[in-house]
Amino acid sequence: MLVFWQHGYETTSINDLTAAMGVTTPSIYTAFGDKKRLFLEAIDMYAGSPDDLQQSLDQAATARDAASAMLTAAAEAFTGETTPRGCMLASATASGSTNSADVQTAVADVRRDIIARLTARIDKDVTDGILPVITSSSTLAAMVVAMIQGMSVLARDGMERESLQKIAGCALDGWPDALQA
Amino acid sequence: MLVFWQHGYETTSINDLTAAMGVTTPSIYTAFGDKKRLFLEAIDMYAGSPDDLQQSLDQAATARDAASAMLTAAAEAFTGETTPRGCMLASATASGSTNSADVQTAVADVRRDIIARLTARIDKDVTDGILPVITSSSTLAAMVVAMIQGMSVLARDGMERESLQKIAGCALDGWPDALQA
DNA sequence: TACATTTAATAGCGATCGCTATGGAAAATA
DNA sequence: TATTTTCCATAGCGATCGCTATTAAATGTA
Repeated sequence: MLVFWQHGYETTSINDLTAAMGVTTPSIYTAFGDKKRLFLEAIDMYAGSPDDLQQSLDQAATARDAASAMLTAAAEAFTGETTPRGCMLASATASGSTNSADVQTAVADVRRDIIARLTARIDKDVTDGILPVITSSSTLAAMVVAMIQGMSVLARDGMERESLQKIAGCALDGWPDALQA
Repeated sequence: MLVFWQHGYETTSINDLTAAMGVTTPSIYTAFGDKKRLFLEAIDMYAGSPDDLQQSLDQAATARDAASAMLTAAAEAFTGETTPRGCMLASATASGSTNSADVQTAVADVRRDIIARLTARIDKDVTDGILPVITSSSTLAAMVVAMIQGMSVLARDGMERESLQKIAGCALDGWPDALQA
């Protein structure tokens, strides 16, 4: 997972993987089938269970809190000292040949799922009267995810964690004000 | 440029390039030297002259107008019908092997230049009393560029132009209010 | 027309890609 | 201990990578 995270899907060779995993080439193929399935398993491990995301969304006091937590966690994860820079979802399949079109859409599906769940969480706050009804939940959710993916790029460029945190906070300044109870 | 834009730097082969350009392999090497220099020329063509960016920044009435124009132009450029989806800077070198580290930093330098110029433009508005002195110009500028790079990811995922425009507008909602004259 | 010079295309260089067939050592059964 | 079965590493498959040497065609000079 770390090697794919660092160097991307197509630009990681089987040789890179065997060296990092300390196993031989046939072992990988008997265990995972092929490179594509190994990558998809790595993506699953990286993204974590959708249920976990759903749980943290549900447990947040407000949708804004949930979005803030996602942005903060991203800034921290993208600058970890024991992991590659940036977001694996953002960089591993950002580009590629036509052979990897299905892998790219698999990663895109993960993003779409995150946007959909965050959109639903925002809708809940609108229904509960916490956010104004004119709020475009899907726009807000997509903005947050776009922000996270963009932060990945700057993290890869070397931007430090504190700067990313400020950017994340800045992006949330446009969040609609909560209505009075 | 279009092929690199579509498929990325390392994941574009010389064969892809000759097919798209309608020339033979040796022609490319006599004209450009090697694949790396061809890519860097394509990046220059894509990014345009820094002077042009500087000029549009200077001509904008306010830094906010300049940022808004950049975001709007990005949403449009990333969904062009005659060009690949997304931003070439964001996707072409988002990941790669260690051989292409210098190419990745070259692209990163382009981004840093854009952030620096936008930061300076915001500082000008602060100096002119249009924006409050507590404004973190570098944070605002980095937020805008991160937003643009993140929009590239969503554009690649298939998001339509109107949605991207809404996201861009949403990101600007957090921009500090102009002071009264 | 005969020759020299430049231009560009065919063919192929070594290296590496993802992937797999084959052979030999360790573990389990008899 | 003898035999069978399981396991895994070495070696190499065809294809493609970035790149270039060599050869044929086109152009300019005499």
